[in-house]
Amino acid sequence: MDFPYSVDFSTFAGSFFPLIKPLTTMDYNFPEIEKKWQQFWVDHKTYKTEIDPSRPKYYVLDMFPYPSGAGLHVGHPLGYIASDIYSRYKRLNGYNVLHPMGFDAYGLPAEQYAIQTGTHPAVTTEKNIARYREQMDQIGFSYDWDRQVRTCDPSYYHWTQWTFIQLFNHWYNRTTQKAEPVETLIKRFSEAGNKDVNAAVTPEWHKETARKDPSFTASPDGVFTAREWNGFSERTRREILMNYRLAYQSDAVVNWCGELGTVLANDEVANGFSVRGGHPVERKLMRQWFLRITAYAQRLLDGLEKVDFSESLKEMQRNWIGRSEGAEILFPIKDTSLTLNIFTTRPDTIFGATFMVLAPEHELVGRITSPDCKDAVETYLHEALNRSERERMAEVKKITGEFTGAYCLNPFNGTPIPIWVADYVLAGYGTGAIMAVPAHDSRDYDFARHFSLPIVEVVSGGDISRESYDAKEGVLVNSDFLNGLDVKEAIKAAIRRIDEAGIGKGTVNYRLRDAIFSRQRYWGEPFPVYYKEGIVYTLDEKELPLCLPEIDAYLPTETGEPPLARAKNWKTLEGYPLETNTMPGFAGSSGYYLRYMDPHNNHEYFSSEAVNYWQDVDLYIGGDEHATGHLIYSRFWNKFLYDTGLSVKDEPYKKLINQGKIQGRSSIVYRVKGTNTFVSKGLKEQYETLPMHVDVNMVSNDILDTEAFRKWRPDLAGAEFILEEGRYHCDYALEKMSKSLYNVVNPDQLIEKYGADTFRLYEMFLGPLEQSKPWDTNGIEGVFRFIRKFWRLFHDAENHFRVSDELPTTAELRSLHRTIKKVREDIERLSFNTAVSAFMICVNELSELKCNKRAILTDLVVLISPYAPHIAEELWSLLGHDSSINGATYPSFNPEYLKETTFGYPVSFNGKTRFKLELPLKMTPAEVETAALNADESQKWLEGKKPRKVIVVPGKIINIVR
RNA sequence: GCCCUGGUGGUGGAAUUGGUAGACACGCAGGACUUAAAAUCCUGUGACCAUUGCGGUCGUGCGGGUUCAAGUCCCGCCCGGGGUACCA
Repeated sequence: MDFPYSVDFSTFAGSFFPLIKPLTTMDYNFPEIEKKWQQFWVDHKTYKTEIDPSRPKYYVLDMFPYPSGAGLHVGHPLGYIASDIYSRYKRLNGYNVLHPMGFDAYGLPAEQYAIQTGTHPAVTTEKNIARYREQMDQIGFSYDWDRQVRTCDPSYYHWTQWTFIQLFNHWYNRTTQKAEPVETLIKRFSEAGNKDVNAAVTPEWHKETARKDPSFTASPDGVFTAREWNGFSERTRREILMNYRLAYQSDAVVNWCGELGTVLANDEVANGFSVRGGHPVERKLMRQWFLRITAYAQRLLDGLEKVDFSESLKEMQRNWIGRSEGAEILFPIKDTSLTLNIFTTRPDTIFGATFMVLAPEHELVGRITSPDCKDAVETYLHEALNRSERERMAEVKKITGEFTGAYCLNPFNGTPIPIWVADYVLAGYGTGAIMAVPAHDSRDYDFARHFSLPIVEVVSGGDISRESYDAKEGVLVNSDFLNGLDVKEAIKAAIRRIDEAGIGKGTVNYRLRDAIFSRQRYWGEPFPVYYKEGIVYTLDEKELPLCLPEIDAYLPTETGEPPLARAKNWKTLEGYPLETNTMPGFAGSSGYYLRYMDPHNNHEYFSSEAVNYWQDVDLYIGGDEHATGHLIYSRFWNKFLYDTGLSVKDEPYKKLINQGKIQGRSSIVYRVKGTNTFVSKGLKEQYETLPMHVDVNMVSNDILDTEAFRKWRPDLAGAEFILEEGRYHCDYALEKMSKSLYNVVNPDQLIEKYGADTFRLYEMFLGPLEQSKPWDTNGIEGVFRFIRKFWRLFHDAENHFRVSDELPTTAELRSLHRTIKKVREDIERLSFNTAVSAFMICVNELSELKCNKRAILTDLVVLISPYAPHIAEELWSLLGHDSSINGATYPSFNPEYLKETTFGYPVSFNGKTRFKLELPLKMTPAEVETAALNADESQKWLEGKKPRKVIVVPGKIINIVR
């Protein structure tokens, strides 16, 4: 999966890092300790995971990364560290934890790089993966690397292709709300035609099929009988079936990106530009592969009720699916036998419809336009249809349209209504036509005002002389049989009458579109598809995987075919041409969590034993930028596999956490204009200055290392500084982390200086996991101090390991058990920052108590091991254990040690705390009240008055009301 | 526009169900140790007033409200971040 950060290629080798100095005290020798234990874990396969029915399973998943050339910066590992802590915690609590990692290895950047340099994308990808792996290994993650998957490996995409074939061979039965094999559909067609088949099907499919296949003769609404079906040719049958398949081909208006040379899915386009690269995107009619994800729209929506995702993410998915309830209504067109079908969510406002609007693409436009309006309409259509999507978006406020000269009739009372054509109505939503109710829709209102069309109020409550009244509340007026009803009742009543009168029906519309599944690119999964006399067939499952062929250049052919058309012998064994499109990036990431369950299986996607044991993902951590892409596709993919009986859970991810983005924190210096002199932040007002970004690695606590600055660039060698109190204070700005702003901090340098354990703790200490925050290296010193202080609990002044076997004191036990309780609670609610501070408090207390008791420290080491695994292993071993701490048991807290006999009650007067009063906890509220009123201090605050009321909350507070 | 979030010291943040606002850490100031530096340790650190001592007032974006008690709940605003849009 791709990360949203735009960091350029930035191998830091040879860069200048003045802050990395050798540590003068090496009492806690982290470089050696961390290296040693990382090697130990590899040698002993400490994190290897197998199915073990004797233990409960727990599946912790990270969104696998797209390995970009820039490597990891400090933002990437945030979620990985959190999931690692949680995995380790679960293991120590007796769970068999599946915690895998892999790489989303197909994608555009490696291919763009190939086009520029000729380097094979596989080579770039391999190199980048090696770099990611090296960086991840330094952090000390507990992944079972034996289960690694890469989407570009034939052994992996074998099953991506296999799933595609299954999708191709299934249709969606709306009656059972399930995918079923195409064979059942063929059987029904041959026995009873398609009349009673309630399937998710391409709208208006029969028109396209009839156009392409003149021998196809269905009725105007696409119905055929069994007899007709049995008489169809093979070609016709397959053309028809195509419109029912869950993976299907269709001619459709798609997002075409000329720069990238490929079509893009809706979630890969934002505001008319490609998300990746920011290239312009146009609408273009092309034959493409699609996934019929719309069949699952309702289930994708309903499933959100069952999963533990953040409300904002669920809301994003709900908006993306965009369910709206309403009605389709048929309006007869005056003086013709035609009807106009419109979709509205407000059938109650039908008596306020003063004009109708068709999208410029609507098929009726050409048929109903009256002769005297023809020229004007054609001119308008010419303009509107040639406006690009981007122009349309840029000029949303521009109101355009044209009267067709035709009228339709209100189906209830026969009132003639003029029909207009305007591009504010979209061809792709609903029926591409609306009834315009200017009084109660702001867009219709603006249009009516612009063209001086009548505005009729039908819902009271607003002031339609000023603006439209869009709210769904109020009482209906001027509306025949709806008069006097409130809006919600009126909607129901209108739909009932529409159904009864046979002039339409109540319907549900979704904004969700089927996913465009083909790309005209090289670096992706080949489709297991070939063409025999122009008819589409899938390969036999035995022929998988269909490997990506080698080609001579990563560009389209001279004739504009996709790059795979360059491959030699891109044909089946029988000589039929293979599909030249490849699958999109989300193909490989849609079902990867299932493959981790059984990654080396050569016979099937995953065994039923594996899926029955591992079931689903218990905790999934990743960025919320995947809300409308991967997370929807993946849920769809799983639901399909669930329908076919492969996946055992309807929803793949039980709980999802979105870690916050880490923003950059740039350092800025001020140059006095026209000089080589730089003025400290506090004095800059006295000069005319220009700000300049400097490498954040030369700045510590906003103080510039002026020596390093002079060496940074030759032109700065002679730089002069105007200091404040002998120091140069930098300014800062919160921006995107980017090489050009010199604010990229990568984990390698921090780990080199402070060690992986400090790095892990600091990333967690930064703040709540889900919150976006700027990266600020200031403060890591505090965590580093803490970890050394922790080390010193076990060591004497000469750094000799020394623990005592004496029995711990009450104070020591209380400190430990308070920490156990707090840290357990914090991990359970993924509040890692507060757990780190609990460790700090405990170590501060134990240092104060000069505690080096084995009984205390042993538990503390296990407690901290998920956060700082290297130092924990080392101390665990020093404590005399000869196996990994990974096999230890997480300590439980004993409430006995936390029992207090007295409590320091805050005594407040009228809600303001004035003093504290130590009282036994077993006192009754009445006794507490008496004690509080009798306290010397109380006399002063009572000012001789009698208290009106005294509130005592035992163990919490005393409040005296004067 | 609509939807979702968030707003607490100089800074990152804590306060889990309404019950001692500012835990923990950074930074800063002062001190100890040291020839010096690093490291370590100690003290102070929300603002304002008072300061010889006691102390007092204000304070969680703004304005109201509920409550014995509000960062937390309710109403109305303001600002930041994210998503989304001629979706009828």
